[in-house]
Amino acid sequence: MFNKVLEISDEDLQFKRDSGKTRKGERTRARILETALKLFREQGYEKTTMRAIAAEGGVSLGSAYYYFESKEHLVQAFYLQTHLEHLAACEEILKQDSDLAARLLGVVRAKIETSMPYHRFSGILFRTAADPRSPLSPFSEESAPVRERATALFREVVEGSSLRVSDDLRKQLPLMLWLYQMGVILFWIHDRSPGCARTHQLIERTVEIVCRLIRLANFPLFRPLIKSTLDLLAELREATEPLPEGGRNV
Amino acid sequence: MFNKVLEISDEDLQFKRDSGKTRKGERTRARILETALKLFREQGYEKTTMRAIAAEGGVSLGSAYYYFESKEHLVQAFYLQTHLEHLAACEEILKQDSDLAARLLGVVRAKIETSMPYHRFSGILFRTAADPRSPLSPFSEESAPVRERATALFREVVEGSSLRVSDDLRKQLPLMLWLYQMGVILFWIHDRSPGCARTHQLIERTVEIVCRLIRLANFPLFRPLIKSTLDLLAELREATEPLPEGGRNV
DNA sequence: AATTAAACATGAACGTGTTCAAAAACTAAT
DNA sequence: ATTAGTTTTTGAACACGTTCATGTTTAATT
Repeated sequence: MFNKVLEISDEDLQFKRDSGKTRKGERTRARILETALKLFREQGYEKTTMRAIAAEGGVSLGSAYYYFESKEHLVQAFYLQTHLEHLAACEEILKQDSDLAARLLGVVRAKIETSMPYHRFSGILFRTAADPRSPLSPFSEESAPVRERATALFREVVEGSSLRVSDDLRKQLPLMLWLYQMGVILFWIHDRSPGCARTHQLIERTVEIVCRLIRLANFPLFRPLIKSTLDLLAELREATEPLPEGGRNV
Repeated sequence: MFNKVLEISDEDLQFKRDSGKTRKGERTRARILETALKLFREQGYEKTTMRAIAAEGGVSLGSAYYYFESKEHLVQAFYLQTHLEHLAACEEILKQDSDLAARLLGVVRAKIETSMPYHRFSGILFRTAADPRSPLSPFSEESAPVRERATALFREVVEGSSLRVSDDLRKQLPLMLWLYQMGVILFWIHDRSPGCARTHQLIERTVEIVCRLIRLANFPLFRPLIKSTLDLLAELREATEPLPEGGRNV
């Protein structure tokens, strides 16, 4: 059930490298990451230097680079952490199953709220994410596991709801909702209103619109439009995720 | 008519600083920019150093920084250039007025085609664009003039067509189409298929979907949905573009 | 022509992310 | 205990974007 979504294995976290080799190394790595996140929170991304991270963490500059390929890879670790927090926050919401709108609202709200302490910092994250060559891009191959978990969360949002739609739409819906959430995040990053009130307003209203749209999809009038949209999305996926054909249809 | 859209004043280009003071300075600035774009095309953004630009342009490193605040500001100039090329390419297409789909298809296609020589390079552009603090962000105040021109182009797309929709939708449509184009660009940046064939395929199919959606907007069934969507968009605009006159609730 | 202030130009120097050869510490097998 | 091999650690060195104090030219004013 939900726990399946919540689970994050060690491999995903990339805390272990090969097998049971490292022990002290893990602790060192953790300390570096911890220090980095603390400094990022305190002084932002640009102001925090790799030298400062190393010094504060009690290691040499070289060691920091031994455990983290680059400064950006440190950011990726941060991203994963907030994702975990998001999942935790969603658990409560998704347990009490209600209609789709409430579930979606809760999940997207939770995403913003858990990211809130890092509002200033998230801009830089999004920046690197937009670069196709960066392994941090949400569309890159490296972040495929995270991407899959994110859509898995929205699959849970859809499946656990009392929504009645065609199977083909149901299958593509999680990805679409994830993309919708990305749009909200983009807005949030630019939101300078106090407490990001505007973003919360946006979420409330767009969630309603999205859900109304989904409900309308059942009308025969829309069917051809929905069909061609879903077909397109399916094709795009196949090209983006070149899995050895056969297995599961994603 | 169309020429109004095509026009780009010198102030927009920021080639002139104050009044008729500079003369030699303009030439120097132009030479630096020219050299930079050449090197960007030839070796990409990262590989091109400010030192190389200065050397190739026959000026000192300091001079390059005298005319351009940073390396990224050099990119902004590039962005403007492709925008001009895009406008030029659209002129032919928009002159022969046909239906909305053809016009939209032509404009978005032209955008991709004029940007094609800089495919590799455009990633970096998008990266900086995603950063809300960067003046290069399409949502920033600094790029308001460019943003307005871009939406103006899509206004021309809509107005010149034989489209029949309600006035409120007609008013918001240009911005929506511009956002749609941004989505296409995002896809294109990540597109690694030969000749970006996948992007062209995407454009063909999504343009059709978009136009079908617009046509459906006239059905009474959708009217409430359309209404709330348009209201939301209008409110968002008011907050983003703080005009002197107050009025609506935020 | 002399003066002056602004525009323009310079390159050394700074701080940064990153690399790398080599040293140190650790592990396992002899 | 010694050896050999691997993992971890180090800090100097590199290349880059950027800054800055200083020098030079230009154009208007006296």
